[in-house]
Amino acid sequence: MNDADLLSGLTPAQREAVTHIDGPLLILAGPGSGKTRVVTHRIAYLLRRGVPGEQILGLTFTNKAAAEMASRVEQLVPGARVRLGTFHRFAAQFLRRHGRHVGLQANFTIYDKEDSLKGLRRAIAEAGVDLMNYTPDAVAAAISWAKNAFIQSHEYSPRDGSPIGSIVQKVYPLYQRWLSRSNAVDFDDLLLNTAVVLQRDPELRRDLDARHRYIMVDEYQDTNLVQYAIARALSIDYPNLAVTGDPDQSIYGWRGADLNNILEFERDFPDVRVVRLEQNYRSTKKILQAAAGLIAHNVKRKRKDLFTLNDDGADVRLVAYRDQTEEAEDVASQIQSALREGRRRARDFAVFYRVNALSREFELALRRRNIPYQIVNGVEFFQRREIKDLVAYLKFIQNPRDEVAFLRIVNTPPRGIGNTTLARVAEFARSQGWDIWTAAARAESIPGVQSRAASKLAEFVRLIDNLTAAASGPMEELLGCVLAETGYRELFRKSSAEEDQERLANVEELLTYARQFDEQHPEPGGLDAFLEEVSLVNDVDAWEGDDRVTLMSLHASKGLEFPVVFLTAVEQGILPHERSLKSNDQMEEERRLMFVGMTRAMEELQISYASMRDFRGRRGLTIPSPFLMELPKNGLQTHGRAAELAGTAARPPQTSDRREPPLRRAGNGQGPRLTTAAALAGSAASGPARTDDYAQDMLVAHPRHGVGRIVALSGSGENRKAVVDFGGRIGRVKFILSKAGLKPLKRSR
DNA sequence: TGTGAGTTGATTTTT
DNA sequence: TCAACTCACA
Repeated sequence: MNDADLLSGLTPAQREAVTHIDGPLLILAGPGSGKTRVVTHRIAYLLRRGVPGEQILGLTFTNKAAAEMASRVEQLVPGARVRLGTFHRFAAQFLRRHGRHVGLQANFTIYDKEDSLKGLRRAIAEAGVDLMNYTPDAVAAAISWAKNAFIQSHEYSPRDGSPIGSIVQKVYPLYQRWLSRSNAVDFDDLLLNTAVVLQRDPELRRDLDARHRYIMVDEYQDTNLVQYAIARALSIDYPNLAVTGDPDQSIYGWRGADLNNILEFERDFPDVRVVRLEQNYRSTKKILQAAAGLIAHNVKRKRKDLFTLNDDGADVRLVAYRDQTEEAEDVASQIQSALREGRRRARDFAVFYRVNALSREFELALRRRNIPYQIVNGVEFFQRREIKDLVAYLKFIQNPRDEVAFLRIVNTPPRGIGNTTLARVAEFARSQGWDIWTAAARAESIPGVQSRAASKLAEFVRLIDNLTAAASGPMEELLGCVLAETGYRELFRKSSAEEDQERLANVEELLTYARQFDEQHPEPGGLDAFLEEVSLVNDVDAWEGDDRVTLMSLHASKGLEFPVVFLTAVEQGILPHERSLKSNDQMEEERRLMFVGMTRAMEELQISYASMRDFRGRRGLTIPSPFLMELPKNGLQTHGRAAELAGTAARPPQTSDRREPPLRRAGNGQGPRLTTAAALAGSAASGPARTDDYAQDMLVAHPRHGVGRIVALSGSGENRKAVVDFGGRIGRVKFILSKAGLKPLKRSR
């Protein structure tokens, strides 16, 4: 392919983005504007211009996006050695090499939410704190927020009077110590540790910056502070940072995504080139208008004028159903008619809902009609118990300090090692400062451990040693050994329970997965790579291209498109979610979520709600989502009681005969959010920071030097100055705050 | 130590 | 509603 081919068929705006080579680039890409095409063509263009593939690093948010990008680059430039992956994967690989700076051995384990919660529970117990009415989950969320805000355990300090803050202050360090004992990290640590290493080791940072001269960040609106710091650290000497994103599609604020990263990109990089992709190639005019009309109600955004040259298309349908059964039945029967008449294929349809728990009714309705469907991200494959058990064996073989894996497998299947024994071993381990495996291997000398239990433990130790011997072989073989030697397979074989048969089928699927992995990784020593894959992938990429109806959450729908979309359960408390009702920012995020869902539709869009819904085992009347009133009346076709809504824009939906479903735990409002919202600075989206926005110890970002910490402040007003420590070679630099363009990253307290 | 019943309690989105 | 956790009993 030559230059002309690469650029042909691109609009002037797209071409401008594709041919941009050096310097920062911000691509504001509306939905369906050909963003992926632009990004992949730009990569091809860079390669064409002689940029070595190894110098190009593309960071995405999801595996799906990375894979999509990789395959399209491969089509354009076969064999190109461009590095494309998720932030988390990049971080994991980075830490395998450089984790010792933060006390990690190369074989560290990545804990998922369930795993890390076990450690957190332990830390809570160890700290002996009273959780009051908070759940461990809430504590986990608060710690996660802190990590996303670049606050390490020794830096954390609670806001005055924040009850959960003081819990976190005690628990967070213990939790980190526990992780460290297990030679493990959680998801947030992957990113945080990477950012910390890059900050601590300027030479390494420089080296990486030089190695990755062209950085691209996809879905930039979803990056959090730590991801920002990483991207930033790699773009100082070679500021060829190209980011793509759309503030209107930011739906991960709850995970610490900081919309300001994109809203203020132009301030961070004053000489940035900004390209707006506003032409939509996906949807009909009516769909796009409806979506644009909705999102116009958001305040925090960069205005874009979306347009399309596509047909008007059919009206967007707004339908009110009696209850969720009628909703699901009608959706399914519409699909059925279209299939029968040969107008559509099953794969043309998608059903979206805000929460996964709502999928069931649609499953039933589709199943009744024998319509094939696929649920994306339902019960995640790698979260199933039997899969986690087997993977735990592998994890433990790889990292014998992994406490979660140890406790999971030591008595699975049952081999006579009970809680009492384990408690004694664990206690002894703690008193000696050993990890639990070391203690288990010396069980016979631990006081209080029965000799019978000790010999069982010795047997277990032998078992693991045997398995370790197979660790360098292919993964399928290793898993086969685990199944055979642990007696795990027998466990299912013996049983005729349907549940166990299903488990066995899942195990077989894992073996298939392993075989495919082996084919792609013929070189020995695949265990590390295999586990990394398993830890960072949430689902087996399923049946791409199968002719099925797709059911999925709104979040999962981002980046996809379907000819026909059903957007369901658009009700107060569901979309917007009840937990988001209290804050404007969260309401705007819910609105963006709906916007994302609507803009997935190419030709037909139906939005629906039910007047009555069974949810969480309870039946209740519902209130239509306020978002429905914000849809422009023009091009909207209403059905049933939905007619009442049309054209009543801005009138609150409540009428006296409807009652709001009771809010759960209404008194628990001051959760982690308050604490951390205060910890994050710069919530004002507009205007530069004022000089008294800066504080001692605050992290700040400088356009050239990257991220540093304020060590001293002096002067006042226009003349207020700050000494910032960037670490390493740059060291301390003094700035006049009103002139320096330092971006506050967080408050220290 | 292992199992099963009973109870509790918690329900968003994902790497 | 449903899964996870506790506790009592074999």
